[in-house]
Amino acid sequence: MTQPTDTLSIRQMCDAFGVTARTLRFYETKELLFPLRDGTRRHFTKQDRARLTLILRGKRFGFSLEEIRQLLNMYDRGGSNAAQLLRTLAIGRDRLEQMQAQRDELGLAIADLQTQLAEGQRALDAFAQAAPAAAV
Amino acid sequence: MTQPTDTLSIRQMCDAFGVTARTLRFYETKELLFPLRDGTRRHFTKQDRARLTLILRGKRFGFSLEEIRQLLNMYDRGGSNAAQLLRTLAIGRDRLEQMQAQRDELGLAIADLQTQLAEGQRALDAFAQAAPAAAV
DNA sequence: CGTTACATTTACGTTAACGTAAAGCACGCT
DNA sequence: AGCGTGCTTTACGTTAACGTAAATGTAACG
Repeated sequence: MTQPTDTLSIRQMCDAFGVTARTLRFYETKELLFPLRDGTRRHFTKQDRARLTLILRGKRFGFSLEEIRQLLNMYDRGGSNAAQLLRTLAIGRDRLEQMQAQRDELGLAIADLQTQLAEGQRALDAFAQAAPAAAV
Repeated sequence: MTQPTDTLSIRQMCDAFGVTARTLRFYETKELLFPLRDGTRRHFTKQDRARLTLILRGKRFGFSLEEIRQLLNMYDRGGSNAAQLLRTLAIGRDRLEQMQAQRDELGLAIADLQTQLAEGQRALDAFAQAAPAAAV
């Protein structure tokens, strides 16, 4: 019978997810989380935990908090609604394209930088050739 | 004999490099550029143009302006100095590693997102299967 | 009752790379 | 003189996602 209350204190949340208390409070002001209150104390429910999981995943995907908020709203207001799901998918695909474009650009920049480094190395080699290291 | 002065006005620089005047002035305050002065007017020399080229390239590589400044300083203070070149190469290699790590992470995030999208699509398909589109 | 531990709210601070507005020279044309 | 154009400096504004400090509350421990 494990269900003492099934809510976590702010500190427990921090430990469980590796975020700071400031972050959790900040997310609450941004309407990303809606912990229950016992007087002034926050109690994070299972739902909050699920949302936070999605939030952190979204961040890994490079979504902004505002985008994540909208996605979460769509998600639990009409999770079973096909139209909503379709829109969610569209947003996700857009983000995917952006990420792929970004990765491609990064690939180009990496190639360029490698070229530059190779040139630098070549110059260094030539220098060493012309002026061999003096024995100290 | 083309050498009327061989310097560009701020506007000409903007047009030539696709940056704003604000950016050029900003770079000057950051000691990245050192245009000559005719009274108060700026005159960008060939050297400034060369530096700006390097600055923009550095930005493409993801270097911060401060990093770029240091690299430029090393570059024209001891372009022929092997020790300096070595340090420059080391910095470049560090940045390269960062970029590669970033690209790898991006690759992972992309793969994850693709998985999520595929799942979403699957759910949508199942939904369509269960509730075929009503003719309107 | 004093201290310790953990919580709360409020609100200013941080960072990078400029944007943008305000106000004013200096020059050339009419 | 007046006007338009281009340039100048100064300085506050912007954005995201929190960090950090200050002042306060409250509950349990000893």
